Amino acid sequence: MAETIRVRFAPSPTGYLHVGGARTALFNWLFARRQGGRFVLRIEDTDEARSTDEAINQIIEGLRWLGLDWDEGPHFQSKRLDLYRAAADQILESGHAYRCFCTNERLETLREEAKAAKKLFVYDRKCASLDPAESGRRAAAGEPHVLRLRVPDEGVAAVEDLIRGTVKVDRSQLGDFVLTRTDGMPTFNFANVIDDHDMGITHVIRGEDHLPNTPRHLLLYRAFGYEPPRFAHVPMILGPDRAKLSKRHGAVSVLAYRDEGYLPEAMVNFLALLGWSLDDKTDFLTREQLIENFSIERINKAGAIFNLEKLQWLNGVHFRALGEAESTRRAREFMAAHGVNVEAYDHGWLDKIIALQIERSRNLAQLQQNLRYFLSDEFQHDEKAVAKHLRKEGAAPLLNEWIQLLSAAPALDHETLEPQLRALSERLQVSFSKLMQPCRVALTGVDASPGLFDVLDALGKERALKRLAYARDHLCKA
RNA sequence: GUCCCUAUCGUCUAGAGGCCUAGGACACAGCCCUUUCAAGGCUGCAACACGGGUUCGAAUCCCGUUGGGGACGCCA
Repeated sequence: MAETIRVRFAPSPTGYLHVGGARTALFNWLFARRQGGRFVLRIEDTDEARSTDEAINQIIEGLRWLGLDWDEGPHFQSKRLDLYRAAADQILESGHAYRCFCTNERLETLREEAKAAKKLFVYDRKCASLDPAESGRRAAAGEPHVLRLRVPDEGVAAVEDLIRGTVKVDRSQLGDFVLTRTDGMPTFNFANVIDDHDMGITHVIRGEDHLPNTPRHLLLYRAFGYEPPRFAHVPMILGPDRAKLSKRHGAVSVLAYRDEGYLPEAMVNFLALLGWSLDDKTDFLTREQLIENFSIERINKAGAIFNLEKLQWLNGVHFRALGEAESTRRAREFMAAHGVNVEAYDHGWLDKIIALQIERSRNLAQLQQNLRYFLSDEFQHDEKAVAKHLRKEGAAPLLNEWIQLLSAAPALDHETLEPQLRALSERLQVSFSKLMQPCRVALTGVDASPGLFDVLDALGKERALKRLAYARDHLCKA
């Protein structure tokens, strides 16, 4: 019988869920779903000083928003300290680890020396040769110490990475790294390995920044006699300057994209394409298609720059794919959460104007912005548009023609108005476009909008006439 | 600095020795559609980092150089 695939996402709650972490989570999740495996969520909160509840909530909210549901957890490392303590005792007893009483000051000096000598810093093993009995006495007397792994200084450590192949590192440069800190808390390297084993993780899919740690982890697995999982180190997500994506590149929190009104479907699709591809022509993929087709073999090796423009495009594609009913529902939901009293408007009417603007908007925040002149009569007129179409000779008389025509019109729909406007265009010897633009600016304040007949229809006769009169009296050339 | 990873259009990528006069997508430009803007359609622009090998043949394999990234914490 084939083993059950078990993967995990193990963020440390020191900040929000950023897009790099989200992509790592996504790859794990896709792999689990594709393989019929289990996806475990583990919060690595052993750094008490930097971990916050706020961050935990943000991470969970981010995962929920993306629809990356986990099968187990969240497990908290801070609640599993007994396990690490037992493991620490065990590895100390076996002789694979030893207590180190070196002070931070001494280590700092060593580090500086290494830097001056232009060499990689590795701990000099001062405490490695300490007599176990003496070590035990000093510890019992309460002398602060850490636990270090005895790393063989001969030979090479080889990692078989599913994405990168064999990665070899000289053991001599690994150093006797720290397992537990002075305060007894496990380090990342230690807790991570203990937990992955304890939770039966079969595949560790994580960021490339962890690759240099992996030989250390392997050593730990060996010291405990544990079977190591398989590793896959996914490439980094980079900012436009090719450096690891960070705050200074702008929005890196996944929830920031939610708040801008990007669809989780689009975000998932976009993130999947950062370092993975299906073939030579497919860009649009639904969640289901992603699950159906995901494989570690098709993950790239090189880092990928986060390309906002492609996300915006994909967002549009996903919006259209949602269909009118669903996309308007999402838009209503978004606006309700962003200060619009949705209940104050007729639902049918609201859906109609949303439908008018949705394909002209890159995201829901922009959609809301584009809806402003429908939702309220208080809106700014764009100075440029006014200058170009209203504040010029003949604009006021033209608006008067509009006012007359609309006042007399039995309805403001396309069928009714178009023939009349064609006739007007003919009579005034003004091109259709030149006829429309001043009216558009008067009604919307801008020179780009949905079709004018749709705008008129949505606004209704009374509001339209008011706006035309206002424009004629206040915005046209005196 | 040391070690590790990496290298195809501006960007995301296809490409696992001949299918490559290198394909798709975003972006950009032009045209079409058109009441404006989007959307859509068509066209165009644009890349195998460099140098050596291996081979009848290399974007694909090997070596080196250069560029980029990462790690070097009692952070994760």
